[in-house]
Amino acid sequence: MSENKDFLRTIVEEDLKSGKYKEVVTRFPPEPNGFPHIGHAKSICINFGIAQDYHGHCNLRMDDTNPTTEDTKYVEALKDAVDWLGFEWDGNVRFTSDYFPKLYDYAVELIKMGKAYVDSLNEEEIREYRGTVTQTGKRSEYAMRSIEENLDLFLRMKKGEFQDGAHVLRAKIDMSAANMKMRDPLLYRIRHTHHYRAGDANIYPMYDFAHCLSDYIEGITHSICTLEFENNRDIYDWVLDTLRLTAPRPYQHEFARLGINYTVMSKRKLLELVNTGKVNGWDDPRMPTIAGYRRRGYTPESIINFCDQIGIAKANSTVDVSQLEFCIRDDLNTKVPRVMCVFNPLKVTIVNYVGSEDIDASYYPHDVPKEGSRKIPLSREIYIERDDFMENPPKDYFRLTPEQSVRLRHAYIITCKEVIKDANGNITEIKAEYYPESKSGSDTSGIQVKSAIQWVDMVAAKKIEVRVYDRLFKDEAPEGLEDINPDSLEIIKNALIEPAVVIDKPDERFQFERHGYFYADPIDSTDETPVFNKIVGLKDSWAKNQTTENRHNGERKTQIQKVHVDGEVVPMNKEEQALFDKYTSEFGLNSEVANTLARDKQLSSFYEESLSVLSSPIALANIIANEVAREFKQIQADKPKFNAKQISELVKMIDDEIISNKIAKQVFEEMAQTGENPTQIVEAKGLVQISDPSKILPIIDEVIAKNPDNVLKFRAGNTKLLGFFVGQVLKITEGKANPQVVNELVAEKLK
RNA sequence: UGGGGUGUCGCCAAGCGGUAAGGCACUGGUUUUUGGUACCAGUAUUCGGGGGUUCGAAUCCCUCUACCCCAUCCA
Repeated sequence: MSENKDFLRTIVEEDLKSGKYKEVVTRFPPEPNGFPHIGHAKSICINFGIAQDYHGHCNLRMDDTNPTTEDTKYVEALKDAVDWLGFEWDGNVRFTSDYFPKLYDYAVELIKMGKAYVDSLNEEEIREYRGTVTQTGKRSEYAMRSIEENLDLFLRMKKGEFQDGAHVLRAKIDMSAANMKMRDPLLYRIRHTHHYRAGDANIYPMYDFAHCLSDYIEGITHSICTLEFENNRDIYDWVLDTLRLTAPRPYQHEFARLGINYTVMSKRKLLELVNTGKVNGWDDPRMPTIAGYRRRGYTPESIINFCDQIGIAKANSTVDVSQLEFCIRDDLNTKVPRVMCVFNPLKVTIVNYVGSEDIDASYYPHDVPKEGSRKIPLSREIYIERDDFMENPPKDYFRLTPEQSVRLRHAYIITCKEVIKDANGNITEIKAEYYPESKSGSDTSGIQVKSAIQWVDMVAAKKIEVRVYDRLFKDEAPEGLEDINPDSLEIIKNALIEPAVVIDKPDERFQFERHGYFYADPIDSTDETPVFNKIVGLKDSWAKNQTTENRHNGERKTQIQKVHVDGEVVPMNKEEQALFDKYTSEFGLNSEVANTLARDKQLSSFYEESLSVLSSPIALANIIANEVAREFKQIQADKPKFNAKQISELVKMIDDEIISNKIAKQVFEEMAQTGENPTQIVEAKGLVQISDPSKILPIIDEVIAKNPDNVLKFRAGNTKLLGFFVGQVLKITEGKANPQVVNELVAEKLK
């Protein structure tokens, strides 16, 4: 676990510490109506990860309350995904559909409490009655039904006596709630569709009813979901609280779902890609599905690492794909054998080479601590990559040219003697010579080359198919099919690879040196025609260099400037205006503070009351408009524990210089918590401020002695470090030192 | 438009009144028989804007603004 906890772990830790729960229990609750994608992976990592970190457990639950969309093939895919990522769910896989009988009983209980009713409005009427975000709704006339009638109707709904849509069960909450979700949410609907697991249940609970109770039934403590359920939290709490279930009960917490650029994540859009044949199924290596990444060659470790790196927060965000790419490179770098493969061959005849040999070569570079090697056959005729020869190279080109030698990786240095071209002027062959004494590992030639290139022996090389994948969309934030990248798949039918890869099969994943990481396709690859998927390329500063140079010649980035428009402030009413005028002219408050007080009835009356005790209008106004305002905001409609008189008392102590502003804030917080008198708090805690330089000076010396680097930095001109020193002194004195005095003394000392 | 959220470097993201963490990306340099890796160095005088409180504000208060979610018998 990293030292910086995310907000969820912070909550979990507090709940464990406070004894709210003995053990943390989380759950991953997908609906089995689609294939899991990397967004699910994030949720899996969060839920299972938290359970792991705090020694609790995590359930896997299929949230299968909708018979029209769900299927067992998806539950298998979901189980598979969790399993592949290496997590273990607690006990058996759970199904919300298994809880249908219990959920039914809870619903009956709500009806008996008069908190739920059978509504017989049709779909359209229900929508109308709900109102809009700005208009309140109105309750259905069916809400008047008696408990007995509701019970009877609900039972008959379950028995299948009614058509789809004839009735629904609704919670009786508040048709004028500002939160639209709370306008008598639907609890059950009739659906005569066969459920893949529950058979013909006739009625199905809605998410808002089933989810919270399923969590409760399983003893979940932290119900973690994505941001779009924030509005549903009120129902979650309402159901659990209304049923007065025995503690402890779960609480819902929301985080931002994962977005990655150059791809889409919604079920609908993913399905569209599959259905229109833009990709070859759900496991197409370009898909952001778990199956896709898996087939592409991504490792579970790399995905988990990625989820760790991106963190958990509440801000909607889109992570750069390069972060994911980094994770897979980083993982494979230390794991995978390096081999040589030529995609686009150019024949090289080494004219002075006679016979053949097998070169012994390690699978791993010097900086990867792994053992293993293979034989690479070499003879007179070989292939190199077409890109690795240039007749008229740009400067900084390190590879083979008529004037520049290169090393054949693991073998000899060669030099170009002749370039053979066809009638059209295309290069068809290079005649080269090698230096016999330059063999890799025993080089006595003394020749320096800038580069080593991959190659394969013409006769010994094996043919493979290589599928080179690029991002699926050309747009960073794709809208739909129109943004698709037409070149997201390039198939190289006749790439040539050194024979050991195909014959020995030392691994499933390889680095093809200087190309990238590749994975033997688990489905299409056969011994006759091996197929390799490109997982990710290597970082390539040469290629990058080339493209950025081109870009400089071309388009210029348009700078987007943020234009800031100020909105209009709502004008004050007459009464507020009168107060404002009085505060500014009579009491001498600045307009900002006066404004804050005048516009808030609660604050202004509190202010007036405190003024009647102590006539220190500015100091009182400041603390009330800031500290007191915050407290009122936090407790909302509750009664504050402190009163105006106590605030006056507190301000008096500041005015009399008994305490500093800093201490006052500390005292105020205590007051807000306990309602104690400020003088008592100050006495009990010994919070009287220290202004005597003879007491402060030794502490300053101590701080200076402990932080020699910062003293140097300060003297070098980093003046904001003054705050650091002051802070340290205040920390040591527990806030009691008079900050103004400390400031002066520190500045003096450091000069 | 009512309610609920969120704005900290190109992209993620810590931070909760006392020196603006970290990762990716980027830019130099060193090592290198992968233009890879590793290593070193550089990269936010400033936290959506404006005011206020404070000795001191990304953090507290006021206000404006942008974006996301909610009016499915989906989850």
